Amino acid sequence: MKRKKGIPEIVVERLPKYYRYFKGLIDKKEKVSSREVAEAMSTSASQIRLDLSHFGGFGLQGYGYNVKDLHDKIGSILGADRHQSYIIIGVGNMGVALARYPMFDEAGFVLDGAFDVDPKVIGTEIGGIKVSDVKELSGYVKTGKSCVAVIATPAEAVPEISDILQEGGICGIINFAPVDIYAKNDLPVQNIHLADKFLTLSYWINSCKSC
Amino acid sequence: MKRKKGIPEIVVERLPKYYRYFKGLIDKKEKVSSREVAEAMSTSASQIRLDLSHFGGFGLQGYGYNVKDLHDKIGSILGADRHQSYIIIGVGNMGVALARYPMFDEAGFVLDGAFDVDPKVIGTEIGGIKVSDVKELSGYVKTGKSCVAVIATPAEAVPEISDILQEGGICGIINFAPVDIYAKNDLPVQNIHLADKFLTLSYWINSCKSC
DNA sequence: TAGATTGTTAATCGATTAACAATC
DNA sequence: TAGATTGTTAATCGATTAACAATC
Repeated sequence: MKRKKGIPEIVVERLPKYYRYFKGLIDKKEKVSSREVAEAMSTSASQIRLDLSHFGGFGLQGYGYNVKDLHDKIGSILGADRHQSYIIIGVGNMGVALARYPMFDEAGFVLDGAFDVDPKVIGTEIGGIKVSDVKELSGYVKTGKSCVAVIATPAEAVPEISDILQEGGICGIINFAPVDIYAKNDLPVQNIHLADKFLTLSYWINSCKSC
Repeated sequence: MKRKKGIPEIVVERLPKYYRYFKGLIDKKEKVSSREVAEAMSTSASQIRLDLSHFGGFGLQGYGYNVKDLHDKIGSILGADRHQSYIIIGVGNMGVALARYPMFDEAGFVLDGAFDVDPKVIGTEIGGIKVSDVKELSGYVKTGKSCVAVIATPAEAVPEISDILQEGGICGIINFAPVDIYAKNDLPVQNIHLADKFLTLSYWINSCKSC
């Protein structure tokens, strides 16, 4: 998932964290220095300044950064200030939770469709959206109404779903199934493997007495 | 979250991915070479070999790696082969989905408690576990019955919950609330911010025509 | 044995940190 | 003006890749 000017992927991945931090600061402070930001996020002031400088000069020498201004600018860079329509494929426990997760609204994501294979689920409503048969997925995607697809199906379903989405011309995929999707044509994909996080934690915990 | 010998954190974070890959391969192949693994995961054979060599010589020159053997060894390193008791704090949409997420079972995590503030939720059952009042959390944690706590509360509740957990002597925290927890005393913490992943994707999507 | 493939060391690449001139 | 703090370049650090001797 590399592209766009010379901005390192790792810097882009830190932007949402900055965005969250500045959002929480808007009502509390007018300005912040890179040193203050660094302290709050356990990192270095150099990193804050270098990261932000990739997108232009947001600060002012001798003053720091204006909180509201920076929040808005990062939001705009991330595209949090515009609406993006998305669909959910797989309306199980995780799919339902994701459909109702309020944070996605705040990021500008609006649910427009939901798909499942289970006849018992098809036709029910989730987040104000009626669940469709996954057979209709291909047709829907080709209409271009939604730009992001969230996959919350079992692992087995992923290859087929992934093909349908890519052929249909989706603009981005967030995959919660425990299989990695390596997309063609530089299509942006976020593979989120929750069980992996548990296992990593399990490794670090090995030395804990009470476990 | 740095500790344990000289193994880089970034290497540990890749282990669960290897573990997943080898698990899927057990029934299909007896051996693999680092080159094959690298191809399947879009990385380099050097990285596979160097990563694995941190934990000892798992391979055999001229042969490669035995799939079953490697799977078991990585599982053991990660602690996936033993049971770890965990609790969930915050039984909302996300908490419920996590309690039912089958992948956690596979990683050896067993739910032993659930806590919430909402009187309507307290007393109900989730994953075979009765939801307790969060007031009882402190007392429960101090019994040492569970080693991991999963936080799925709103952001506001996090500082207090986090303090209770750390004082009570929990061994690890997985935090799904949209605030970072920086724990004291090297306590392992996984901060998982789903909305951040959406925002990062949103950035990469900016150039997509149909959005 | 000859071919294959590991484990490991050295070379390269990229990311983080330190330093400081520019300037508000 | 003097003090503060940015933006940026240079120095350091760490991670990835390449190369190859060891050996199955």
